[in-house]
Amino acid sequence: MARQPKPVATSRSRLLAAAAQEFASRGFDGAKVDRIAARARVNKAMLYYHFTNKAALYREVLRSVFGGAADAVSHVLQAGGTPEVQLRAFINAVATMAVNQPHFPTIWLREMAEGGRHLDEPVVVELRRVMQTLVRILECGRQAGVFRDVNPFVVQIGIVAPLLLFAASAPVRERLRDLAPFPIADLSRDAVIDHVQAMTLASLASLTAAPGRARPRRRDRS
Amino acid sequence: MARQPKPVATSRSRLLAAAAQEFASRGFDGAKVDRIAARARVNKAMLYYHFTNKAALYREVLRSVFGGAADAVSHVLQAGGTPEVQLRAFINAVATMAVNQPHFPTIWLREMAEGGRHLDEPVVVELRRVMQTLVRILECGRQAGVFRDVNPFVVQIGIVAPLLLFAASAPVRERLRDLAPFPIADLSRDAVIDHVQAMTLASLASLTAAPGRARPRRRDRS
DNA sequence: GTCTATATTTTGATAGAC
DNA sequence: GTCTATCAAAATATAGAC
Repeated sequence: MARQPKPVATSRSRLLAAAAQEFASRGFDGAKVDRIAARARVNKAMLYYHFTNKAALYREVLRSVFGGAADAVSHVLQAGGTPEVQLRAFINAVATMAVNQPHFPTIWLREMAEGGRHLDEPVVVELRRVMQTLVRILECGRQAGVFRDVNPFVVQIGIVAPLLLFAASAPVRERLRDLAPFPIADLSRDAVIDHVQAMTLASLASLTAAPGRARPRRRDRS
Repeated sequence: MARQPKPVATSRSRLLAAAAQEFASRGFDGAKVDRIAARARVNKAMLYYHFTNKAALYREVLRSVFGGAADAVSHVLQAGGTPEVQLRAFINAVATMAVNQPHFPTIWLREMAEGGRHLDEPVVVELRRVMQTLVRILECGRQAGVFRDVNPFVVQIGIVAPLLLFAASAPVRERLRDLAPFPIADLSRDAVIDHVQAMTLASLASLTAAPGRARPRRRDRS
């Protein structure tokens, strides 16, 4: 029980990776265990050797994906900086994760549409870690008088939703590429991040704060 | 072929309603034709009498749901008003539709996650109607010098994504009700609408526009 | 840990009478 | 238009040898 992060691609880890891919692109019901096993180059019986059943495998995937998300954003707090800088970094971390863990956006959207049917305790714990990070940033900014007092969940949904939907909509945007007189397929990730940062900070701007119009545009790369 | 909107609940219309409900809550693969027929109090063979197959039935549902969405927002343009007022009304229309057509949010999120696998030509037409409405509003505001020149798709995703995810997340928020020290389950729809309106308008505010800080808070009810 | 073969259930779809 | 009965094809899961 000592080393969990084994760098080698064991049959179990290959199954998890293949499952993440399959569940993300097809959903729980659309995913087929035969396809997962095949993609992992593992016999189907091995899947049932390592995991209780399809649902349990799916929950494992959820835990790993959301754990990664929570890790990514929690680093933001440790990096320090002004509340505004931290909020920009939070937004950037979510967006970066949507790239590093390409399964995250679709799985999250699907799980919402499912009413969280598969969310168990371990996954909820990870969700809280994400939310807690944002709460601390907002609280910090509010006490400093630079942020208004807004429901953190509303702020979070205003940040996460556009980033998730942007990432998940890539295939659709590609298909509709020629239907709009402006870029939708080749739309840069940075443009979306900038917009979300601008929207969020503007909506949080405290009227009592220094009216010096916090210099627009500034984003750290990760 | 004269009257299409028959007010009586024919077996066909009941099937469509039941299908919308089933597809919204379970997704295409999770939905079962037996359940749809049962919910519609119609024999399963009737389903195949009215519709070619499960996929065709689903596409019919998509067309009706997105057609309703396009209708809802297109009324905004006809109502007139300043670009700012129209943009608020657009946001309000999307939010209202998410309530009147409760299947819209989950179906849309699911279809995005699926990569638009089931989007056919008729549905794409409706999507364009929605987008076109926003484009006209933004164009109008830009020419008047009150809006900055921003990619309309980015603006649209900043509006629609939070509203969709808010509506679709109701069941999950209910389950996590006690996990946050602030309201997430009883979060009012108006609070979210206000936030989205504030975010969007703030991000569009032209630096050259009258710095009179357009009075915050004002929303028409529909 | 790994594989073959198979049991069991579910599910989309249709034939054909009324 | 409506219904009963049923088929054929997946798809989840397991038994049991190695």
